[in-house]
Parts: sequence; C-alpha cells; structure tokens
Amino acid sequence: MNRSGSGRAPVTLKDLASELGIHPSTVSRVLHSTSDVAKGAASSVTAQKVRDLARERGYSPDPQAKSLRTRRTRALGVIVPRLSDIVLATMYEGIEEAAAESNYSTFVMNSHDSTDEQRRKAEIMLARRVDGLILGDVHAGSDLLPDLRARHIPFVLMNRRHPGFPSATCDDVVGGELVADHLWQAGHRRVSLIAGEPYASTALDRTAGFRQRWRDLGGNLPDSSVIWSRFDTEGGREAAETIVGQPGPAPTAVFAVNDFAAIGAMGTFRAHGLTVGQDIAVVGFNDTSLAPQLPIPLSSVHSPMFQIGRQAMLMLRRVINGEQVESVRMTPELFIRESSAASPLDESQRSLAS
Amino acid sequence: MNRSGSGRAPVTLKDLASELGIHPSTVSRVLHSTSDVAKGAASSVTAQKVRDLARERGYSPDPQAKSLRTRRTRALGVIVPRLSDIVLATMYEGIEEAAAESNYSTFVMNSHDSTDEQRRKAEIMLARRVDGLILGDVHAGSDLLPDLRARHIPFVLMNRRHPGFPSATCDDVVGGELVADHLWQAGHRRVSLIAGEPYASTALDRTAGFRQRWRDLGGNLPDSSVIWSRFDTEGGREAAETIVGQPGPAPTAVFAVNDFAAIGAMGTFRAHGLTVGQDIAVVGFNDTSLAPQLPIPLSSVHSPMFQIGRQAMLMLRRVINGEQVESVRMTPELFIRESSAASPLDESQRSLAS
DNA sequence: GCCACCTACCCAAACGATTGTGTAAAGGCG
DNA sequence: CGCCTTTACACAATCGTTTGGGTAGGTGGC
Repeated sequence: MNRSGSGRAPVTLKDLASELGIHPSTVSRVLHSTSDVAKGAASSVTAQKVRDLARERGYSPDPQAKSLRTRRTRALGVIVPRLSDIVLATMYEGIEEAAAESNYSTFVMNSHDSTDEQRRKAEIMLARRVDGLILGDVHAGSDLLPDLRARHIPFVLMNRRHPGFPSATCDDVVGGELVADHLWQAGHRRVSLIAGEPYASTALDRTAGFRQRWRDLGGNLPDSSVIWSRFDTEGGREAAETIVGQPGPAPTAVFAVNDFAAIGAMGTFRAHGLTVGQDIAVVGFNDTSLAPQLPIPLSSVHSPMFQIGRQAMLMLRRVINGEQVESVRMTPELFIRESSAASPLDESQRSLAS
Repeated sequence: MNRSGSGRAPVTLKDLASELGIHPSTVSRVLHSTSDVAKGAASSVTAQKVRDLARERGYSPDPQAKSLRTRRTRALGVIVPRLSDIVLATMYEGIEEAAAESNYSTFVMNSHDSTDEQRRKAEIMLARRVDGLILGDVHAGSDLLPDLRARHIPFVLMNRRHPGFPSATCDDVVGGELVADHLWQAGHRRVSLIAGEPYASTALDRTAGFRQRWRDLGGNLPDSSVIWSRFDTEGGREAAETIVGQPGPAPTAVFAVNDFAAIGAMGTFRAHGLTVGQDIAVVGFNDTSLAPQLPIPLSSVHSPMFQIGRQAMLMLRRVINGEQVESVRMTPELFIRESSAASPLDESQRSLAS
C-alpha cells in the first residue's frame, strides 16, 4: 500500500539529531522556538548547525505528529452553500490568502444550502479536528449555531449574519438603502424587488434596508412587489417572469439582491421586449466582475467580498485564541451603470414608445 | 456524531477500552476492520459491546494519530488558478463530492496561474502530507510535473492536460471542431478567435481544433484573426477591441474559448453598435450556467465540468493505490443559442442594414 | 573551598492510533 | 489424560513531535 507515496521518506527530527550527534529534543527546541525557548536549549554554535542542516535536508515537521502532541491542527473548515457561486468563491479566496499568511490551511465543503448537509459537513470537519469553522451558509433559524457554541467549538460566520454570533459581512442594510436612494432620485416610483432566499440574512437585510428607506422617502412598496427567489440566474429569471405577469402597471425598476438573479431577470425582460436601462432599470448586488462587462453593464452594489473573507479568517483566529470579537459589517458602495442610468419614461412617453 | 455534551476532550480508544475493561488494541481491531480482521479479534459479544459503546460515546478516531501511524492522511491537495473562476469552482465541486464519497478531504489553493505560486502552494500541500495532488493550473512547459514525478508524488491533472501525465479534461479539440462546423454551416466565412492564454492546453486545443476543421472545410483563418487573451471578461473585452480595430472587413463571427471572454466581447461589440446574434455571431466555451440566461443567450460548448472534477478525483485515488491510469477526455456538446443562431448578412444586405 | 547558578544538553513520557507477536484458557482428538 | 488447535484477548513497539524534568560540568561569589 505504501508503495507509490514512498518517494523519499521525509526527514525527521531524529534524523537531524543523529546526524549531529545530539538529542531530538534539542533539535526541536532550536527549530521550534522564536529564540526565547531556544536560548536555553543549545549553544548558538549548535543552534546554527541545526538550522543549517535542517535547511539542507529540507526538513519540514510532520503536521500530524505535531498536531497529535499540541492538539492543534492549524487547519480550518469552511462551509459555503456552493463554491461555484462567485461571491462565496471570492470570499474563500480572501480566507485562503489570510490563512496562508498565518500558516493555516483550509478545508472547504459545499452545503448546497441544506441544513442537513450543513450539519453533516460540519461534523466531517470536526472529525478532522479542525481548529475552527467559518460558516458561510447560516440559515435564519439555525440550531446548529447554539449547538456548536455549547460544544465550545470556535467558529465565525461569513457573508450571512446571525444575532448573537460573530460574523464578517457586508452592511447589507446600507446596501439596500443605497439602491433605494438611487432609484428614487432617478425618478422611479414603481419598483419590484427580487429578494432572494428568505433564510439568508443577506437577502433579508438588503430587502429591509431598501423597503425602510423607500418608505422614508415617501415611496410605496406593497408586499406583492417583493418576490422571494433563488440566488442564481434561474431564480432571477423566474422572479422576473412573475413580475412581468403581475396585473397592473409594470414597475419601472427592479432591485435584485444578487447579480446573478439580476442577470437572469435581464434576460427575461429582454425576452419580453423590454430594453433594460430604458424601459426598465435593473440594479444588482455584489458587483461581481461580470457586472461592468455585461452587454448592458449592470448597476450593482459593490460588497468587499475578498475583504469579508479575510476578515472572517482573522476573526476566527482570534476566537481560537480565546479573544472576544465583535462582528464587522463592511460598507458597500453603489456603482451606477447603464442598466439603471436613465430616468423612467412617464406614462405618455411610455405609450408613445410602444 | 459527537453529539454528547462532553464538549471538550474527544473520547479515545483508551477511554472505550478502560470502560469495557479490555485492551485498546482489541477495541481498535473491532472498530477498525470490516469483520475480516475483527473476526479473530474478539468474541461477537464483546465486539457488539464495543460497537455500542463507541456509538454511544460518539467515538471518532483521531485522524492525526491515525495518519501518524498509517502514513496516510486521506487528504488531497487541489491547486487551481482561481476558485472565483466558475469553471474551476464547478470542477472542484465534483472533486469534493467524489472525495467525500471515499472519505477523503481536500485542501484547495489558488495559484493565480503563476508558476511560482503553483510550486509554492504544492510544497505547502506536501508539507501537510497530502496523499496526492490534483493540479488544475498546469502550464504548457511546466517543470513542476517531472519534478513531482521524480519525487514519486501521486498526482493527476485536471482541466488542462500535459503530454505524458494523466489528466481528466474535456476533449477540447473536438469542442473547437464543433464550433467550426456550426459557424461554417451557418454561412460564416470571416471569423476571429479569442484564443485564451497560450500556456493553457484548453486554449491551445480549442483553437487548434477549430483551425484544423476550418481549414478542412475550406476556410481561411489568418494568424491575425487569432487573438490570445486572458480568460476573464476583461480579457474578452480587450480582444474584441482588437478585433474591431483591425483593418479590412470585420468578421461575421467570433469564437471565444471561454464564456467569460465571450461575455466581455459581447459587451464590446454592443458598445460599438453591433448587435450580437445579428451583426456578429459569438460562441463561447464551457456553457456555464450564465450562458443560457444572458440577455442575449450565448451559444457555448458544454463541457462536463462537474464530471471532470469527479473523474480527476477518482483517477487520483487509483494513482495513490499504485494503479496505472489513462487520461480521460470527456466529450463536449455544442448548444446553439441566439448569439449565433442567425446566418450572416451578405455584403449587400449589410450595407442596407446600416 | 564550598555552594549556588548557569550552560548546554539528554531523558522519557506523553499524544492516539495501528499492528506484529505472545499467551492463558477452552475445546477437540486420540 | 496429554497434546494440539482455536479463541479471545493482552502486550508493547511504533509513527514524529513537544515538553517537563533532569544532570554533568564549568563559572563566579564570598
């Protein structure tokens, strides 16, 4: 069984020690410590010889042995709905970068936004003895979180927040407000929301931020104009289909809480003969790299996804070290592009145009 | 699993053994084996007691201890250019699914398509003592591969291939041919290629497949019509800019070897007043979930990304077990959509139309 | 000259599992 | 009844580190 992996057996502490004629523990202390333990461990001459030989032989400590002894794996578990969602993937890139800087490694798993899978994947991670978890897929009423806390497992939330637990997120409420301001100022009065999944705080907060601000501005936004949907293009398409099919005058603007839903919606509108940016304004969320490059560039709220990932990792590290942490909400920024640049036509123009 | 409220120290073999008044090794043999070693290890009565207690206490073996002894970590390393590329992310989902089925876990890292980082990340993975590597970012002239082979490290390639090494890829040559056939039959005679990065076999094969077939059909495709580019929207935009700016009659069709490059190109064409699908046909590659949902649905060659990921994982498992493996090339399929559905206008119609 | 204190190490016990070998008791056979 | 298998375990080494204790020999103070 051990055939193929046995290229060259990795060099161990004992190898180095016996080659130098000293004890493995001495080698360990020299290599291991930041010269505070090392000071008492060996003469500077010996220490140098040890370090030189270690480099020469390409010594790298066996992480399994180390973990066994120290009870720390320096591995983290990351659970996301799906990595093929560019938003989560970008956050993961932030995690990975920050993790690598602190000599952590990360396992990632997809939960497909199923609470069952979420729990199952978490248990797999814990069976691997990860030092902590980053959960990017928490659901509104999750009972996994109290459970993990009761078991004293270090974890932080990412992207979606949950009251009472530390999280790194975008300030989604503000994001929603930005869009409300923008559309109101552009002259829109009839809007619809493609609101996302009601179990995700991102969807709830963006929607809530928009609605509250819209009301404050004097706008009217009936419940029927808020369409809950999946986060992907297909979800956006279906929601747009619903919007188009609704009785009464069509909205002049649509806010989709996710770029992909927005893209799906744009497809639908076009299929119904509406020109996005003229007949109907569309605003997305996250400002994925696609948004500015679309045939009709998509207005979108930029959320610092990469930084959210980095923050989540840094927070988790502090939780692991027993520190108290506060949730962070990073500020979003609205980028207005062609998909929502024009003011709505008034009714007379509208009928002329068609 | 570890549902019991103990919270802190996981239960060990020794705990179970002392509670039952037997030796840890007996417990190990009972739990460890698929009743072939277990048979001789304990009476069926004892075995049952062990299994019951293990379940009750939520025992799960310490993977670090296990690895230390067995010299197998059941962890794999995956290196991709960037996980925020939906193509690679989808492949990773396939890997993860297949890995989970075989009780493997995976580390993923981004190399940003830099050979330096690629090597560095590989070393980090190996320092973690992964059982094998899946490389999704191999470059044409890579010297990392022979190096890994010389060190007897089990690995397979994914997405991109490299002569002499096992890989799981799409049959990109066939993919290119499909596009050539389609565009030729639709009546196009002047085409340009947005060819991708010349160090990626995907780009090379798709381009080569197209060019060869195009010539076989009697077409003419000068070198100047093949624009090498990045794989993202920005790359597609730039390439399209180049195409539009070239002297002589503009092409009636463009084949971009990647959906994102195609999307970027579509944006550029539109900005230049060209209607994609009428004035100019565009075909992409990979058939990402976006393609059919775009405002102008994008024709694209579907590559079985998820399956490629699964295959790569299964291949790696066999390599780890010392088996001989053959590369697999999975067959692509062309989906024709609005972006390339129409036949090109001939010159007279063209001048009338404008 | 004695004691205390460094210096520069060594020793050995963990950590939690796997696995080759040993062995008492039970049972079968002649 | 003695001998030889089984049966059903126990024992102990081992994987590579870390880490709390030694300890021998030298140095310095009084």
